[in-house]
Amino acid sequence: MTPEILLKSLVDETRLRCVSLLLAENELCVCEFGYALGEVQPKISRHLATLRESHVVLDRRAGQWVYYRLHPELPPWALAVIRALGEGVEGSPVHMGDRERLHAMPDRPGRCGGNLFAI
Amino acid sequence: MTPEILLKSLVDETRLRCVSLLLAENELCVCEFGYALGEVQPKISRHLATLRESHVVLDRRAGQWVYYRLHPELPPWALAVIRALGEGVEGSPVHMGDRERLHAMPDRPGRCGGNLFAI
DNA sequence: CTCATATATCTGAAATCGCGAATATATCCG
DNA sequence: CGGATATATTCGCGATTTCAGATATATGAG
Repeated sequence: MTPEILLKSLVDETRLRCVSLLLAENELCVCEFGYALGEVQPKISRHLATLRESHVVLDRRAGQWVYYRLHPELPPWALAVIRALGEGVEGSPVHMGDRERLHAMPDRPGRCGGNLFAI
Repeated sequence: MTPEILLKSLVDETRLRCVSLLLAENELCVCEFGYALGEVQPKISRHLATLRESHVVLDRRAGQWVYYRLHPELPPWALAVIRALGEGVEGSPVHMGDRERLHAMPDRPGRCGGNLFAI
């Protein structure tokens, strides 16, 4: 992970919206991103792939769903960048709308398998 | 200033190198950036203009020289992003080389006029 | 005014990026 | 197996961005 790679990953608005959601939501599956952002699935999937390839996020398959979260091994400076950007989007209509739509989403998939001890 | 604007400003390597230098150097003129980065003057000037237009840096003319510094009214989250990126570039050969070349630059222009009380 | 230095801007060409649409893969269920 | 749901990938195009090189502007010295 380098600043150049991190910046390239975050400069796209769709990807920044995804990462911004992950600051509050621990982990989300592709369909949740799609519902929250109001974007079609291939578009979300493509951008999440970019974030995955640059190690900004980590993915985990659980049945038919794939969950994404911030990569647990992000260097401290990279996490600091992401958190500061999270402060920067506070109050932004686009990002606030994403949060609201996510929480209003019906039938959000469960997280079985997320915490193995919870079974 | 929004995260989108800040990210667009910093995603270019030349601009990140300039901002990285400004974290340690308070203010620098165009020819100092050019010498440190080993780039031609029009390229430096163009990228500094981008940073100026997005209010990441502030410029000040002093005689024939124009000095650039981090904008003193950057929002705290934006400064936090920039500082965290500064940590991220620590040890990077490119950025370390920029610093060394800057400090080895002969005949660096003075800073008369920088602090009006110093006259 | 004229020259030298420092900086800014303009102009096409090349490279990069994100998009929509179509399609492919994976998993679950019956 | 076959169908339904969820996710991933491919492809060609249009938009954006950056670059090198040429040129324009600004300031100071003489």
